[in-house]
Amino acid sequence: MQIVVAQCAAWYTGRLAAHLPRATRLLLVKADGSVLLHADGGSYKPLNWMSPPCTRAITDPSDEQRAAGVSEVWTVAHSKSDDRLVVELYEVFHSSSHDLGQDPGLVKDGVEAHLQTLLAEQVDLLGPGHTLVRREYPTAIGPVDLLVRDPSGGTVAVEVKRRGDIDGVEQLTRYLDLLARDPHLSPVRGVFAAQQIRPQARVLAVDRGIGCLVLDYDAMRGVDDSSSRLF
Amino acid sequence: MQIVVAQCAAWYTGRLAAHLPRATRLLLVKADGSVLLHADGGSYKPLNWMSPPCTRAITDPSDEQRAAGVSEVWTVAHSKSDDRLVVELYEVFHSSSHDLGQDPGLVKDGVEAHLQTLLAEQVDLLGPGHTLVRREYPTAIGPVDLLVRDPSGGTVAVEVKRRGDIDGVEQLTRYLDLLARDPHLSPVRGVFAAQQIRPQARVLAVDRGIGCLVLDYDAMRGVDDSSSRLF
DNA sequence: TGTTCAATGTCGCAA
DNA sequence: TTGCGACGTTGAACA
Repeated sequence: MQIVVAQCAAWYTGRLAAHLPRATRLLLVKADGSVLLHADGGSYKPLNWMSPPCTRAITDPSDEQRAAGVSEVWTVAHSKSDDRLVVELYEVFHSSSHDLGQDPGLVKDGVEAHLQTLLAEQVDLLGPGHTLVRREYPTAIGPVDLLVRDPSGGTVAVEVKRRGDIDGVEQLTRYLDLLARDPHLSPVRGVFAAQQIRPQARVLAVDRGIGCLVLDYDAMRGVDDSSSRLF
Repeated sequence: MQIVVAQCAAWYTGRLAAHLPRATRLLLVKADGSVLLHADGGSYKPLNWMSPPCTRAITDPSDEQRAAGVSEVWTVAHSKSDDRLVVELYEVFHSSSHDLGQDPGLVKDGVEAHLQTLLAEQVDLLGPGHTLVRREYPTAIGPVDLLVRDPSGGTVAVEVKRRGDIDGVEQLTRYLDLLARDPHLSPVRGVFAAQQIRPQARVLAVDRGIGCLVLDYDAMRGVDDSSSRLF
């Protein structure tokens, strides 16, 4: 990876046309040839970039550019489209290269999926006498996390989240509207189950007659001792 | 901006839980405190990050960590949620700081909007005798870029793009399906207008009886000499 | 300030 | 390869 801090100006053409006025920025050239131009703030999104696969040509400035202070010109072209990024480098404050090697990559802990599995096994947490109909019960608008039969023969639709937020309640509400029309399932009620339920989400759920269940991940995992920490 | 190249391992918890095994990476700390961990490949998205507003605490390693080779521990906490990023630094290969200053930011050229305006003014490009009904003609599924009356009294729906791709043809098709049901407009035909029309998109358009019109931006801008280049 | 919607979205999975 | 949906989406426009 090449790391450069320099005054630069840039032009991008491709899906759109865009321009970066002259300013000091961080320029990164990754091993795959991709280029990122970062400002000293904002989010993780660069101001401008070229995604791989692409190639970079480094050329000397024209006389006009040289007169204006340009020391180097990068022309980065995408290999599979006609996207182009042209960077004029002025004063260079830092430049270094580093061999980082292959990255083992990010390991995501599938907590939500795990919570769903555990609750399916421990469906009594919804109350005694509940039995699982199925996980990922398919509907026209997507799968319901858990479909459960309660002791009185009614149906319970369960939405499982790591963090219970309003949009999760909305999602469950849509499922409930749909499921209620099915005479085989009726009556249908909803339960919103999460490790943590935000106050606003709880208020909304209660207002809609949806039950709230706070899940204790560690306790549930302790019951099923076959599961262990990912890392 | 602080630039660090180091062997590191990282843990994120927040919306999800994730882990980065020990490897050499680029670590960036921006002026607003945000942190990015980049590998030497992939796209512009970091492997892991913390968005502003956030604060970073740098601590000495525990005895156990020190024994394992950890030189420094960063704990980055988001200010408005309980998102956390913990980074263990092992060997540090590079570290430097640079004052980049405020960035003037990206200037986007609104070519698509401009193309639409120009074509609305030069609607004869669709053929002699065409008249504009209106731009951004509203429908239930979104606005049609241009609605035009042809010399025979029929309606033409025009979709304007900078780059004509398949999804643009699909979009226009949906509009046409909808507009065709309106007796006031019928018969309705479609024209796909773009600076550049991709072969696949052209094939699809022709197959569906949709006309293709390649727009010459410079020529159209030349006619309307009030407009000028942004940069 | 909160909400909605586009994005040079990116990314991962299944058909 | 391509289509589809989720994302620690991000970012801007708008109420």
